[in-house]
Amino acid sequence: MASNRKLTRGRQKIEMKKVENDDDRMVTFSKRRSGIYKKASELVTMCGAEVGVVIFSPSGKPFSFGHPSIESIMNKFLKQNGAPITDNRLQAIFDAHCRMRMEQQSDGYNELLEQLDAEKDRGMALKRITRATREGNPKNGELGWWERSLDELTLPELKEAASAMEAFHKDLCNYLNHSKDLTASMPEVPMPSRDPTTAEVETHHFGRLG
Amino acid sequence: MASNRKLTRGRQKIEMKKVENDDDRMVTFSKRRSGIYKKASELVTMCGAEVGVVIFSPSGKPFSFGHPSIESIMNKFLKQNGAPITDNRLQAIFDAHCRMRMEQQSDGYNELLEQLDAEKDRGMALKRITRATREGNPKNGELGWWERSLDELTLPELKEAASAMEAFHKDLCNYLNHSKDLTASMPEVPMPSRDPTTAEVETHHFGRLG
DNA sequence: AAGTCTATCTTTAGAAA
DNA sequence: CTTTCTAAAGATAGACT
Repeated sequence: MASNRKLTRGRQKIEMKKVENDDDRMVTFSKRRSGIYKKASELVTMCGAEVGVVIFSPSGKPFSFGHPSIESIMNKFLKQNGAPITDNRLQAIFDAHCRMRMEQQSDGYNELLEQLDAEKDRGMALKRITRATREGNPKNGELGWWERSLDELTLPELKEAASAMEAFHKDLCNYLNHSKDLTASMPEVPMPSRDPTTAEVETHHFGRLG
Repeated sequence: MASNRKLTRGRQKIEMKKVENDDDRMVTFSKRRSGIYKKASELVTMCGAEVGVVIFSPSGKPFSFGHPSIESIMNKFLKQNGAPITDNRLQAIFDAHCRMRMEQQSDGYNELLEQLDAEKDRGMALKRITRATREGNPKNGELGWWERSLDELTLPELKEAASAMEAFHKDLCNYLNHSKDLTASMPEVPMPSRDPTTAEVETHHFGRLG
């Protein structure tokens, strides 16, 4: 063959410094972010570790990967590192319950992908891994995490908890209903927690890849 | 040299599955954990991203990497994802609500009132508290203490709180009912609550929100 | 922003310390 | 649990879609 010209230059060695070109930097960010997710999921699979990764792009957009979920990882970590002394066990459980709930809101699609065996595709692998050991609603007769936590409370404590919660909820509803008039006249308050411009936030611990 | 035997077998291809051998798994964990840290720091350097990584080893030991710091990353992330109850304002209110309820039940209620009646400030406050809570809503146009506290929360926050509480209560009841069999064999325990309507714990239908 | 392709650079399995 | 060594597996820069 006269034409021995190589098709590509192959992977080039690069300096470890900031990529100055904007486009290149974005491409590098995307590729390496996926790379890290893959490494993280492999650590989960091979070692049975729990891993959470949070990344803010240069533009401030948040990305995350987590197994079993980024929330549970963060909870566990925050609890171990200088917990604000939550002597109230129920409160801790309820708090975690709220986070779990939040995490499951964006979770509706999960029912569709149950078992994916082909390991060829990176996306598929990630989906399977992140989904496999999800905590949350027990589907096979196993106890959910919060049930295991509740096991540590006595029956009277639990009944009291349920009762207290019911009462508080009632008061809460009362309050909401009675302040309807006031709030109705106010301009609709946007959810303080969600910025519309960044509403579409990639969350890889739910398994979506693209 | 007759012996061209290679010094090592080099990197071997491996299946992506749990490493069963305990020693190998620990080694793999160590190596790959540092690998992920390196990738993370490179993403920081090359792209100016902020990255946080939290890893729990198979034995439960926590590891983390973060730039600028794991704490700042977590704070930023939790803030953006609208912590529903993460902020402890509601927790404090609910906590106080529970304590108050307990005091009423144990008949220390009246004692407490008398006791605090002597104290100028908090005496009156507590009277209003208990009255407002017991009666559901204030009759003299005055806001109950908990309502004033709730005023500091936004409407969406409150609705989310109420919703979360309802869900948790439902789970709680489910759990209690489901574990009836187990608890049946235990000596009967008296209900801490004197309210007959809450003695039988069953999935209770909450009132709808306005 | 994300996928494809290839040549080449980087990571790491296995063994050992 | 961490690290070292070697050679092969795996990730990815650059160009293009």
